[in-house]
Amino acid sequence: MYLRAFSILKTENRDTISSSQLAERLHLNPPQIRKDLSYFGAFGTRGVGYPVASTAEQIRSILKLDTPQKAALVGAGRLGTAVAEYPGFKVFGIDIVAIFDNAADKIGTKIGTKIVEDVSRICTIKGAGIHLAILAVPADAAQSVVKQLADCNTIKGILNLSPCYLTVPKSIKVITIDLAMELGALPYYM
Amino acid sequence: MYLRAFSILKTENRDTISSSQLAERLHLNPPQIRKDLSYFGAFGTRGVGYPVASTAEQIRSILKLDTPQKAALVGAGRLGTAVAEYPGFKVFGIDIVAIFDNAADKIGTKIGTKIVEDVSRICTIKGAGIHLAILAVPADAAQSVVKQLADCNTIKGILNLSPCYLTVPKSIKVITIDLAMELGALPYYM
DNA sequence: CACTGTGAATTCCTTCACAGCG
DNA sequence: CGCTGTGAAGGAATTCACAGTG
Repeated sequence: MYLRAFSILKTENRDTISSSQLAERLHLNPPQIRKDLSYFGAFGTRGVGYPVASTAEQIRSILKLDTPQKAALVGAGRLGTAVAEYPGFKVFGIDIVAIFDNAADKIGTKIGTKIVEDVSRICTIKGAGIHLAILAVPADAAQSVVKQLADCNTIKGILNLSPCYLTVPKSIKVITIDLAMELGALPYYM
Repeated sequence: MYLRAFSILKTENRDTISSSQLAERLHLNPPQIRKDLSYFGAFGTRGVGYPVASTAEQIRSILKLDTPQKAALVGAGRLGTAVAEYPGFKVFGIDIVAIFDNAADKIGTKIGTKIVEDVSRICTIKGAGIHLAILAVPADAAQSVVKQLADCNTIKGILNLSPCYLTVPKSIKVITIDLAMELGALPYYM
C-alpha cells in the first residue's frame, strides 16, 4: 500500500510528504504511518517528512520488488484474460510471462503478446525463473492446478482468485481474493 | 467467509460440522470459529456441532443477504466484463442488473443479457432499488464516477477494483481490492 | 461423551505523548 | 519550529481453559 502511494507521489513529482499528509490520502492516521514505516527503518527527515523517491525505493527493496518478478497465469477465461492485460502490475515490477489453460480452443491463441499454453506443460516454468503464479480457474479446478504448480518446486507464491481454500506445502504462500465475498460483505454495512 | 463455507457444505449435503472440522477447511483454529459464530448468536448444538443449513441461513440474514441484492457495474472493459459474467456472486444473492461505460463503442453492446448503458445515464439506477456498485474503471476515472454514484443518493456500498483511494460521503461504505498490490505482497514472503 | 459457548489470559495492534533532531 | 521516531498506554483481537449441555 505504501509502495503504491509513494510511486504515485513520484509521478506527481513530489519531493517529500509528511505522515499527516500521507494519512489524509490513505485514510489512516499519522502515528499509524510513522509506526509502520519505522518498523522497516528510519526513512524520514525530522521537520520535513519522508523523501518520496528514496522511500519508494527502500520499500520496494524490502518487499523484494526491486528485481523484476515473473509470474505465470493459469486460466485464460474472462478473468484470466483481464488479469493478463491488466497494466497495474507494472508498478510493482511484476510481469506475467506465461499463460496456461486446459481448453483446447484457447491453447495456441494469443493474449496480448503471450501465447496460451496447455496446462500440462506447466512444468516448463521450472527453468524460467518464475516464482509467482496467479490462479484464475474455476474453484473445482483450483486444487489440482495448485498440485501441479507445487510439483514444479519453483512456485513460492500464489494469488488465488477462486472462491476456495487451497492446501499447499508450507513453502508456498497463498493469498486468496474472492470478489463475490468482498461484495457480499457490503450489505451488512448499509 | 463463513457464509461461503456453509453454502459449500450445503451442496455437499452435510448436516452438521464441528468447529474443528471447519477450522481445518478454513485454515483457522477451532476457538476462533466458535468465538466468531458466538458473536452473532448461539448456532451450534453441544456435542454435535453447527447445523449446516440453518446456520447458513442465519448468517445470510445477519449479513443482509437473505433478500436478493441488486448491483450496478461501472466499467465494461476486460475486468468489468469478467466481473459481469462471474457466476460467483449468486452464492451471496447478488445480481448485477445494470452495466455502464463511457466508451461509445461499448454503449449499446450486450454483455450476457445486459446492455451497456452510457455512464451519463447512471442516475437511472435511482428507482431500481440498486444500492451496490462495482467500480471497474481506470484509476483516474474512479473518483469522478464515485461522485456521480454518490449524487444518485441510492448507492450505499461500493466495491472498488481500481488501485486508488476514494473520497466518499460517510453514508457509503467502500471496499477496495487492488489485485496488483496483493500480488506484489507475495515476493516478501518467499 | 463430544462439542459448544464464554470469561479470563494472552498476544497483537493502534494510539498517544513527547523526546530528539534537522 | 515542525515533523519523525519510539517507549508507554490503551484497546482490540486471538487463544486458552473449562464450565455447561444435548
